[in-house]
Amino acid sequence: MTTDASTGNIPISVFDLRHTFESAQPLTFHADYNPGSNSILYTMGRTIVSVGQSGGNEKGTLTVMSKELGIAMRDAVKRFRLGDDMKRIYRIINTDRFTDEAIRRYYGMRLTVNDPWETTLCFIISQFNNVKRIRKIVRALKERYGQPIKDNTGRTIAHSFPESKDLLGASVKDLMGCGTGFRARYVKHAAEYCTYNLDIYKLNPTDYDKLTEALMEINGVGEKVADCIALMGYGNTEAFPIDVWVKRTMERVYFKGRKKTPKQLRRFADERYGKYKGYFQQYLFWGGRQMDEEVGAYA
DNA sequence: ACCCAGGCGGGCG
DNA sequence: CGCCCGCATGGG
Repeated sequence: MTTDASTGNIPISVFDLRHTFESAQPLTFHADYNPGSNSILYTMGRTIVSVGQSGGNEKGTLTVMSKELGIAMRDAVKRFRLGDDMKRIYRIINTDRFTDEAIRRYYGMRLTVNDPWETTLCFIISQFNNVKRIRKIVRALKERYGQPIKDNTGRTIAHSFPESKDLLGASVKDLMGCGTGFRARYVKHAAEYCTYNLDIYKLNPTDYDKLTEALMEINGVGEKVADCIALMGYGNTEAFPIDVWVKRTMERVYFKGRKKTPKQLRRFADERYGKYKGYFQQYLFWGGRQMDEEVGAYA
């Protein structure tokens, strides 16, 4: 962190920075986590922000450090959903042994609300891919197409997340050079479409149907990716992204291993959790993935 | 070698 | 609507 950054504190309750960071959300794909200080370093536009947790998960403190402290503080409140009453959300989604155990293990794990364009790009990259490689690709895109961020001595210490216009000059071949693979043409289209045709920042976060419909006009954004963007880019917890882990875990835990269609799984979640199903999904996804071999014990 | 990964677009019936 | 296929790449 540069020396002229200032620091602010925010009280937190039922919050775990490590679980939040590790649970494969957009921050995970480009930020750095320092386990020694339980803090993460990420870019917010061209500003570097450090957020650290101290004092425990039940009651603790979030320390924000940035040159643009006011903006970074407001951003952190939104990004980490500090207004959410987690005890109330837990009461709503904790309807069975599996979710109870996932909440116990990942107590304080929050959904995050990230920049809509960053979230779109991250989840286009995510399709038919794994977390480790998503992270690698996103970092390559930042380094090649993001703006260099310099410290006081003029040394480049980070790169901003590339805006859509920053990617306009990149050919499909260039993008494949960053490891995007067959998704390169999706990235190219998304960059063009979101620069010239769609102002992604003007979409209404609370209108789930219109929001996802608009997002799916982008090549490479289907139902699942649109749900991820709605949830983690716009904070719409009605969204219920169904990936291989959510599907697998739900079939095991709630349907005796029988195959179910996404439509059936979505209805199940909607009936039980309504507008909180996005939060249920995050515990289902991360719990199911981490607890893989043990999932059967909670069926 | 083989299988899988926070799926999607396109073609077909 | 549903089903099936190909798709780039790297790690287990």
